[in-house]
Amino acid sequence: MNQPAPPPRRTTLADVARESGVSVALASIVMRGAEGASEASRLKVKAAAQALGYRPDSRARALRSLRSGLLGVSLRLDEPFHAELVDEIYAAAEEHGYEVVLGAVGKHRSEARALEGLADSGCEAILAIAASGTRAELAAVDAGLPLVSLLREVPGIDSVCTDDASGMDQAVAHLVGLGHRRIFHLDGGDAVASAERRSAYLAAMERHSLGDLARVLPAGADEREGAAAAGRLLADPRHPAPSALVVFNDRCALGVVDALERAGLEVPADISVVGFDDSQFARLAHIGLSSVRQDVAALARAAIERAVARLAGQGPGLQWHAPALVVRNSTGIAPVS
Amino acid sequence: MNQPAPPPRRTTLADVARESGVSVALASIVMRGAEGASEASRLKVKAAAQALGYRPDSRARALRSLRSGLLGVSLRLDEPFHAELVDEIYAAAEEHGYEVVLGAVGKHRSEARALEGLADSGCEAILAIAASGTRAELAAVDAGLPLVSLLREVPGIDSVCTDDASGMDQAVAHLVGLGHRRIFHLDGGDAVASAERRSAYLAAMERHSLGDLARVLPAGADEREGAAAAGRLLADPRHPAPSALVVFNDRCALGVVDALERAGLEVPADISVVGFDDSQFARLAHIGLSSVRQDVAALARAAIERAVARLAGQGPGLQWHAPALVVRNSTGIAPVS
DNA sequence: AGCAGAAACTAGAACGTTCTAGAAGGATCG
DNA sequence: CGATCCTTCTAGAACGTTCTAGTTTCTGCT
Repeated sequence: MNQPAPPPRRTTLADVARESGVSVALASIVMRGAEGASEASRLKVKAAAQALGYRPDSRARALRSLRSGLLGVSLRLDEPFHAELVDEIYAAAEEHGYEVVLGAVGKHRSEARALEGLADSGCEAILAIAASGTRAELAAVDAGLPLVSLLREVPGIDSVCTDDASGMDQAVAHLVGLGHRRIFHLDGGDAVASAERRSAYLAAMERHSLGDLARVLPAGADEREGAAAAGRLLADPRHPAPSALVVFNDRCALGVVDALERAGLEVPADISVVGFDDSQFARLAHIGLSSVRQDVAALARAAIERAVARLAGQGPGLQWHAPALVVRNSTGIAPVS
Repeated sequence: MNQPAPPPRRTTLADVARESGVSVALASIVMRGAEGASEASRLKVKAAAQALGYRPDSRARALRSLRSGLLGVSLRLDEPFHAELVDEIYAAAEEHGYEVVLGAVGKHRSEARALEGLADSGCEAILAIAASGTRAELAAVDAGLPLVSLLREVPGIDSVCTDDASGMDQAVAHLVGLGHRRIFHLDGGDAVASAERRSAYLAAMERHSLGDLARVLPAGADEREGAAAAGRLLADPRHPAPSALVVFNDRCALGVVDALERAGLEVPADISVVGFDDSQFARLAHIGLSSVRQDVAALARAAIERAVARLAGQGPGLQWHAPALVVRNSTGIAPVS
């Protein structure tokens, strides 16, 4: 077999030190911008580093210093909305001087493995986006190093979430304001946050004295499940047709809108649809979907701040972020019936 | 300010060794499953590790051994198709005994930074998905450690791509077989692979003696740009309406289909549409989009194999993977004109 | 000139692991 | 019974960095 060629040993701090005629310790001081070096040596060392193409070895650095400066983030690869969040997390982490390490969850990689991997790679804390693990599993991770749950409230664990109750309330209020009364909810099945949104919807309907008209229909988290649910809805003779739908998330809502239009209904003339997330993704989608916007940047920032606070010795907390309804073209006044 | 609490030092190999009454070296042997330990000590050490909740520190491990066992992967967060590829890469990497480190590119993080980050974290090689950097930039990275470019052919750099020419040819052939002649291409603008697909389209049209009917219209890589391009197409009186469109990718095609249907055209009765990628994402989307499928698993596997080969001293190469047209409901026989 | 105090610098240990080289303890064999 | 060979085990160096505890050099002041 082919013997792996010995890699051309990367240049080390010792090389830089030798080249610039100073000690390794001083070179280290210069490279990490600590104080205690004269301007003259700073220049010398930096020049040498530049010349040799020196790049500090982050593993060695992390190994020695207690702080690794690493923040782990677990996310589902197949959720575009998570990706948006991660992008903001990068920005927020940088401001706090942290590097981000990603742990992907997908068909071929379980959440448990992802979290394990993050812990092993020396992260100081972990942000878990829409973690699906049980409370006990997450608590076990949290025992090892601070865990912040994003988009899902987990009792006993630091959580940063959107206030689904407020979001649902805004959606329902908006529709009621347009004259709708028969407002149904298509839920997210067993997706994270589905239960919360479901009960938030019921509470909102109750609050508008429409409790007896409330209906929850099972749907899911993606386009196909949305389209399927819309199909079932139209075919089902048991209940009178709704004039508006509040859907678990944007992807599902997109499927719903599409299925409705295919069936010959006009959105919003015949039926209004509200999504949830206001994902970039849904904004792109031609259809101007009215949606409950989660403040991605604020969520990201808050999550990082919670992690930093935990690292500073603070206990876990729970944070709600207010969403804001964004009205576009998928909602309109209720048809006269 | 709040002083960071001293983290509760994680248990180390030395702890395990002490607990089980053996040397650190032996404990190491057991933990990494190397040979040279008796069954008895294996049991002892494993038990102790279990009891103490020991988890090896991957940084220390990587620092010492020449092989880090790490493979870096850069990807765009806002491209769901990249996510699919990454998931397969996880699977393939595992088979080869490698761990995957992700380097995300997004609004707040440039590709250069992502690649730098991967190199610094000690990856042995890097897979860059749809790298946007110039040839020189990528060559510079490749000088440091093996780089494999996925989805984009970069001269002089190891590349694993889909054979766009074949894909386009299948798409055009399929449409021609259905009686279409006026087949236009909506391109990807400045997206990676856009130029390749554009010329592949032109070549395919030529091959079917339809060169003089070929038209390339500027579009883009996402839904909105697709919808916009479709709008422009319908409004433009300069050329006779096409009976079929071959679109840069699925996302764009979805926007196109939607805009066409909104404009009152029926797909495929009035006009056929073919996408490219056959992304999971597009498959979900209710609309059954006919699309040129890139073999994600094969691409992932091949990329990993190239990386491993490079690590074993082999020179860079170029690999084409044959795509396969998947016919669904967005293509049909040409309308009589 | 002498001295204190700061500023600049350095030797060497440490981080947690793997790896090399070799030591101890049996077996096997002539 | 001594030599030879496994097998099992261990001490200690090494990886590239940071950190601690000095040591040297500079500066200003009497």
